[in-house]
Amino acid sequence: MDTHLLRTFAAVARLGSFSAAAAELGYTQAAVSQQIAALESDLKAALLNRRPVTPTEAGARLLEHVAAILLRLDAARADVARMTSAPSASLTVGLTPLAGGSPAVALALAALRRQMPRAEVSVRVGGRGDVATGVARGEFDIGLIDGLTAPGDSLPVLVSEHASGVAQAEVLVVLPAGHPLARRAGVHLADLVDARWIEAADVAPPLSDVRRVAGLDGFRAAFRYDGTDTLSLIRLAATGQGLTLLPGTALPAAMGFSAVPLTAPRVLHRVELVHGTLAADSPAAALADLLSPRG
Amino acid sequence: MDTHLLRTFAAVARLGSFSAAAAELGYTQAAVSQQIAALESDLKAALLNRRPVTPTEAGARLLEHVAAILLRLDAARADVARMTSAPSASLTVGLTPLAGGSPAVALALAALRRQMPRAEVSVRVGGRGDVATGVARGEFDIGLIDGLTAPGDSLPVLVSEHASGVAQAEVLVVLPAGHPLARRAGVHLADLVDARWIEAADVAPPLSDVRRVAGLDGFRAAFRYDGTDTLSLIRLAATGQGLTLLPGTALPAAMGFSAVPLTAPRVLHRVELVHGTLAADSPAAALADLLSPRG
DNA sequence: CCAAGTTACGAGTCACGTAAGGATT
DNA sequence: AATCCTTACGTGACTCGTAACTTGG
Repeated sequence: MDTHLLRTFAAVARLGSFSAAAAELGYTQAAVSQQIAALESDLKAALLNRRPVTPTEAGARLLEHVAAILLRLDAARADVARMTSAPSASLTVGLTPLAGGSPAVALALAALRRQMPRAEVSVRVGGRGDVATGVARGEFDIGLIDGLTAPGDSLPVLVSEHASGVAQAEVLVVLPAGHPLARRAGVHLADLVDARWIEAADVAPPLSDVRRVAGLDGFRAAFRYDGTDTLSLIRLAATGQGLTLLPGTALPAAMGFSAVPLTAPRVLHRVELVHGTLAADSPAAALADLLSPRG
Repeated sequence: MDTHLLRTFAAVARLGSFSAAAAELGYTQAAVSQQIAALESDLKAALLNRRPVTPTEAGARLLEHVAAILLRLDAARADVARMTSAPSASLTVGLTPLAGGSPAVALALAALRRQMPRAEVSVRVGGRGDVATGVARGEFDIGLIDGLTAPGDSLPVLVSEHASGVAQAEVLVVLPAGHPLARRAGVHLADLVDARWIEAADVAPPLSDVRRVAGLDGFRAAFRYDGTDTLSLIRLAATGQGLTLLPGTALPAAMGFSAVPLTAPRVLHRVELVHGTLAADSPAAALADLLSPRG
């Protein structure tokens, strides 16, 4: 299970092709074939189906571990690099859209501006995976990731090393103004298993998370939104393209939609802070402190 | 950053010796020296001080990642093996002592006995690290690990893949019966920074966790208890060897000690369930379901 | 029949072991 | 002087590329 075997395996699985993976990694097809064969013989398990190339059940399981391992390798390299290079006075924050929408985050950024007015702060918004991997790789000093959790649980962040909860908010179902459910004081997630849902994985909680917290299958995507703009998503939901779940903090006052709290199961929208090693006296450390539960 | 370089680095750091690591891994000293040199040149950073051999700052950071990576490699192998081999009807549970003491766990085990009377269940008690790594390596189907957390946070478990909160309990400071603090209705952790503490890392929360949740240094160990027996630890605290923190659920009714709730910071004793892939209809899946927040 | 993965085989590289060379206590 | 790590060097194993082969749509 050498790292480059795992890297190759991940590339093949992602691209669904030995030759494409070979091209991406700068190998020949034959080399890739040999590497996969070596990995399969090491683990004594078929990892990929051929023609078409898809992961087997065992391969799919391995893939999850491999993603975490490769990310952590990047994180290790970035962390060591950070120890050796001079501490930076600038700060780059990675945000998921709804994490940025949280009042706690807005307040902390404002406080940081007051506390360290000379710090050069830049913010990048992206999907959950982008933020998590960006932090791991050291591209961001700090990441803020949102998601759905049971009360008391934390988010399944890819690189869990340094993570702490920053904010929690009630979850609401966004509906067109005239929707029959809009009159209700609260809805049960289980009643919406077979509804039309919008998959907007880079903004709202991905439907896989909804299934996870509900403990139910279903919640199939009838509509897919690939952008990262919250208002666009709300507009889609308001015009009846499908349902989506959003935290109360993300909803503007009036926009021609209704929002009904989710009453069961008890689920919270949660924003979590993730970061690697923080140099003392850096803007990143200051922001982390402002965002910490004690801060 | 090949896996065997990381493995060697971890061994050298753990043993504090190139030669000892070589002996353990079946290499010559020279090979180990070359591997460390290769790793250091790859990362362009000194990772180990020589004579005596100790990790540098960068090495220490790397070491944390390496531990996680190597563990995850084991976990990946175990997970794949589980997919290929036939599902087992037996169940092995790894427990930290205080996790086993939680009523929720006792009830779930009893319920499992009723639900699947024929299942062969075995339980092993060990320290947090042993349980976490045992689960990752597939030695345990399920692990139950306890620790100290802020409300809403989850435990920093090494392999976070599948983890969920199972039980929470108030934290108390255990004191000899006549202790001055024993009359108080509650104590602040900050007032106990300079007290005599017992380090009993395999039973009670390790003092490093206490420092973490308190956000303070101090809490130095005046006494070290290496066993895994809760009653022995309580006896030590009751006879004034030092302080320890225990969840209310672990304390017997009367044993010549006092216990005062911790009122600040708000901290909970938390039991967390960790597991790899669970085969459907296995005793492990049944127990996980019984222990899940919904179960 | 073509695209795509596998197998065979040779070549270059790389990592290990042996052995000699420092350095530190 | 002894212990322990480093460096030098030769050899063997391993992995990659080329090329021929096979299989599936």
